[in-house]
Amino acid sequence: MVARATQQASTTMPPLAAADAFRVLEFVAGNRRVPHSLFAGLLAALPPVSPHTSPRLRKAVALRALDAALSGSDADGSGELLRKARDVLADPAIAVCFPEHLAAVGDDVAALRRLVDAEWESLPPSALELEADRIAGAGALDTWANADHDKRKKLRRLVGEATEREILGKLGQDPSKAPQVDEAANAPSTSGANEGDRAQQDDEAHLGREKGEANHAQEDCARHQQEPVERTTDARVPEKPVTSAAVKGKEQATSSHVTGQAAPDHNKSHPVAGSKPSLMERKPSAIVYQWDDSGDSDSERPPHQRRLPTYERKMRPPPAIPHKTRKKWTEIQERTLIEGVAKYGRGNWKDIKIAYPDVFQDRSTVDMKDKFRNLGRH
DNA sequence: GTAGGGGTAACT
DNA sequence: AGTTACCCCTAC
Repeated sequence: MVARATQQASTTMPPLAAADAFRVLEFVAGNRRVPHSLFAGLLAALPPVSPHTSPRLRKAVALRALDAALSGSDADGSGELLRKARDVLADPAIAVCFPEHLAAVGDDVAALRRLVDAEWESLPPSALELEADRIAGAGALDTWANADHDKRKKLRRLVGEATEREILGKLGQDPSKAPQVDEAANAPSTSGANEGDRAQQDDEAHLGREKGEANHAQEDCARHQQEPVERTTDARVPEKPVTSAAVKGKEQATSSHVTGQAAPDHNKSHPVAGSKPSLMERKPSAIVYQWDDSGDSDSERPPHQRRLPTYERKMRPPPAIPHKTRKKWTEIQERTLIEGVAKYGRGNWKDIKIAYPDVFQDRSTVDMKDKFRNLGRH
């Protein structure tokens, strides 16, 4: 049992690939509220990535070096800060990020700080955020409209079914593109559906509150990086500066709740341990660490006087996971499936699917295999 | 990628 | 209660 759960955990959470490490680093590096020490720790902990692959990462690293150089006080007028800043800027790898600064700054530390502030504000969005935007934000309609069934299945895993319904609902004029959505929206209310709706409302109300907090906490921090996503998706994307999906206790580390699917006697109607959770939905065991921003905003302070925020540990209740909608096989689909088997042979589900893309657009090869099995049983 | 056993829940 | 669609797991 323990061995099985451990194996599952290891397959569920494989070591970070370099590409993923890069995405994490690139995202975190550009958040000025993440302390340099924390970023340095992350840099050390993750697989090595080249900072030269991303203007955002390169620039964020340079800005962090400048922040560090400018972090002291200039009260004594010794020019110490300026010298340190010039040392940093003397590094060709850093200078190349903002060549105009060398000439523009002169001896004015305050002007340099303003320029650094402006550079932080104008950092481009991270690849992670762009990708989130593509699958659940401003670019979602385009992405989903062009996705086949398998692709949508993967996208569903990422955004969750509630967001999927929302996106497909917006696409919704074409019933062949979003058939489940219409059905889900028009379905008569059963007790189960009411249950799900209520849970979902609770979750969304909760998310609404969280979003308010998040916006407050991040008022002056990379606003342009969040807005395109939140505008269109109601908070299915990262809205916190730092999130840690920490495992709460040793017993849970080896229990089925970690993966949410290993319990042999699991009940799929359960809001937590039911169908496979979306990667963007919060795990039951997730803990959120949020910057404590309860004091006065320090956005007006000069950067070197800004206080590094303290951590506040926050727990969230597990989210509701909506049920999947089912779609009856049409007679055409059944006939085409039989024809496909006659033509390509039983078991060549992939070929059959490719041969009749329109018919099997919303059927996976496993669906087809199961369906044919069911056809043969009756 | 697929087979097949086994399971759940929506639907009839 | 029976059927159907879909899912999970393991083995190959």
